[in-house]
Amino acid sequence: MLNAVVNCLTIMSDASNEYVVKVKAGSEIMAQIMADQSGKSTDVGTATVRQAKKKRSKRKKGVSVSNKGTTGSGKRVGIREIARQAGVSVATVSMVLNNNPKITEATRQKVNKVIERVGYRPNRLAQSLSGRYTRVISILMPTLRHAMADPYFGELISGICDRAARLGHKVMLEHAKPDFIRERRHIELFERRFVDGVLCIGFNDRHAFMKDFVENDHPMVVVNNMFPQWGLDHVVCDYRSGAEQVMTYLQQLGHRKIGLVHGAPEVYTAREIIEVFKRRMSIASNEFEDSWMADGRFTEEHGAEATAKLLEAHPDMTAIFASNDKMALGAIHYANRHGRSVPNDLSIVGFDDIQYTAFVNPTLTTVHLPLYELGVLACERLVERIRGKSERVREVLPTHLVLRESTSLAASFSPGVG
Amino acid sequence: MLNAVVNCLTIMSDASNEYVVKVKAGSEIMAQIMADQSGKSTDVGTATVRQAKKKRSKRKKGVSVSNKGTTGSGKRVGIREIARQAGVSVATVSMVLNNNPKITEATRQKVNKVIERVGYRPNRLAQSLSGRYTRVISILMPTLRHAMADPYFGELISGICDRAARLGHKVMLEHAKPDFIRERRHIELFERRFVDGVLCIGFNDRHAFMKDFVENDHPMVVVNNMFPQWGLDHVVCDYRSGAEQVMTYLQQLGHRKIGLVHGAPEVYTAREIIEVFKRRMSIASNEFEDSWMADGRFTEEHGAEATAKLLEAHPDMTAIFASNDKMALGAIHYANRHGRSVPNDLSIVGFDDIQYTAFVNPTLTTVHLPLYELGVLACERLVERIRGKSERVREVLPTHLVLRESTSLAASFSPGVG
DNA sequence: CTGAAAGCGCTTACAG
DNA sequence: CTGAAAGCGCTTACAG
Repeated sequence: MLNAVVNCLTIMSDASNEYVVKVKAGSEIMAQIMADQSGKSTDVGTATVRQAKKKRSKRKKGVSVSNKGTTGSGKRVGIREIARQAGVSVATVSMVLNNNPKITEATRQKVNKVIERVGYRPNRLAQSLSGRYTRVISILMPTLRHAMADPYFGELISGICDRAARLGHKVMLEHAKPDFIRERRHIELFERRFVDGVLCIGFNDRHAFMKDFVENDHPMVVVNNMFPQWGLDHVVCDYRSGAEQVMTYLQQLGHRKIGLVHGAPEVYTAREIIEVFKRRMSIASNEFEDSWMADGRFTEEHGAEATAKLLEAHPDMTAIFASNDKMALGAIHYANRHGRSVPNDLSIVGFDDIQYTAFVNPTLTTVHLPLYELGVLACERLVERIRGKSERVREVLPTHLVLRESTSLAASFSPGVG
Repeated sequence: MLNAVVNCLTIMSDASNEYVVKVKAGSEIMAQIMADQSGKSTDVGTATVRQAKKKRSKRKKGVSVSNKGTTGSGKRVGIREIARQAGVSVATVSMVLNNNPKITEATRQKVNKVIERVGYRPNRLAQSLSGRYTRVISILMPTLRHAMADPYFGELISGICDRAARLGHKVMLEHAKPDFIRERRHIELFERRFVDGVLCIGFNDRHAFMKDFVENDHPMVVVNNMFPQWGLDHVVCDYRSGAEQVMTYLQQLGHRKIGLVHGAPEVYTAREIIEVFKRRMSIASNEFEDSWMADGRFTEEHGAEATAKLLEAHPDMTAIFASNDKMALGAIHYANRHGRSVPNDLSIVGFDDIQYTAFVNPTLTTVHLPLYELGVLACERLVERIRGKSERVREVLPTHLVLRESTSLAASFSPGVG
């Protein structure tokens, strides 16, 4: 047994490796889930389900009911029963419910008293079917690997959910897989009256389906990205300013040989960072070339790879600007494993200010994006659009640099020289 | 300007501090959001909204329409129009839609052809109002600070969303703030027909409102926790086995002086870990006492505090078992800042296997929880419940230890001694 | 196997 | 200011 442990340790000595001890073999449950995931879904016929539906007997109007929201037989109380008990018409009850100013205060109170006593709750399916709004919005995001587990999305979604609740809206979550789009389910969301509006997160220039929303005149707001080519509404963080701050800061620390690990360039904001970086580097030195940049595709893994590429091409590099925190972590991970101490040998700056970057080692210097606030704003603007506001939405929220431990003076830097 | 930079660096020298450079003052937008957040919501009266609703003229049945899902005037095609074009009754169309086996193959095809050509999509509000199901489930979670940004929740939610989509269900997100519960909105979800079922994540023994679901006979499944006292359905990871594996592994590495940073004890699974820890420690030594345990309340911050407490009480401690990854990160963070190198001076084990723990420094030895799979399973079981299955749900998914860099042989340990 | 009609529980012109 | 009635777009007994 001790041998086994020692073996583990041996294997661990290649620090970048990971050795998994499976103590318990996958149970049947797990096996089933795995099988389900690759196979096709169990076809539970709707017809079968329908048969389970309880018989509905024709109901006479105005049967008397008990007073706790349901009849003795479990039937829920409707607006008609409220009207009867309050001695008014259903129209009046409906108007009370909707705060229609035509209703007298006296009538309102009388009706509300009954509603309270009975514990009546309007059926929102009926409300929406008759009315104009579903009061539901949907968050649409790509199927990245377990995308929800990414704090970047999480912060945005938190902001959206909180504000939606405040505005009386429910939030649905939707993953835009390829077949989802092919079957035009994104439009179906509106056509079948699931939602009043959609918020798009995490898409890029290749996701042309987003045009469909404006073409069909459905409210949609892009969150933290922009698509000027398609004229889409958006709210976004100020990536340019953030990038400028990073470059200024690194250069003030004396760094001249700076590499960029950027996100996928089909994303507008990733291109903004690239542009700022190129311009600043070109100003600082006229020998700038593209080998100072590498695509880290927004993930830790590719961030580490991109770092490897940069360090190989430029062993004298003293700083890396990673355009999100995950790539920055990948960069630190790689540097640590290849004899570069951060920040002593290599300064690293991230972007996003994901919460846990304050707890990694070293803690990460990064650009704070107000993602929660952006989610709030997106939700706010979307609901305005739903309610008929017609101006195009284009809002930019400010960003700021957060200094932590992953950056320091360039090794070759002495204040006197500058 | 250089002075400013140097100042920053000075401030940074207290490594646990964080110095924020606000380059751009908050814009009006930000200010507004902040104000909104603390203030109460803008009351956009429903009545006002209603007035914007376009006039609905009484429609004669059977008006002829163009064939792209809408009439020339933009009105959507309904089941009646499909029936007319296919030369059948609306009942037949409805049955085709619901795969009712009573329908002839010939009729089915005839109707489907029209549906296809016209691009008809059934209005799901009408479907649900007439039918038994909304085909929506809700994920209910507490309002932890930006809870959605936590990968732990994210993994679960990913699994839930993916499986829900496969089962033809939509997923709604709900934050259970105190007033949400007080107003019984969790029950309202069912009463107003928002959802068919609810999945609860992140609650503890103090959240007695969860009883309301079973009392009102509404489908609800607890995800990754359990409440035997209330007889709630649950799916959960095997915390006991995970804890046993950690203890076995640490003891094999020669650790005897082990501390536990546990989660809030009002959580059942947190108590499971505590129990295993106590038992194993009592077996190993008869001088075990509670000062080897500290509450880290599931966060990095409190994990670091708990670590401080443990190290103060037991400077000779050689290993820490943190019962989630965030607290483990907090522990490493603290140790690094107080002259303890991980794993050389102090081994640290986490719990959860959040994705990024493979990229922190050092990478984290932890217990893998199949959270995504658990989400899938929870969704599956909930839908079965919705469809009438009556057996109580109690499922446990296996866990396993993942060895990485944050653990090593106890300093005092020599293989010959054991 | 199919059709005519009632019903789901609301909202909204329209007429008092 | 209020009531009677039509309508939202489906599903489902019920009768052929």
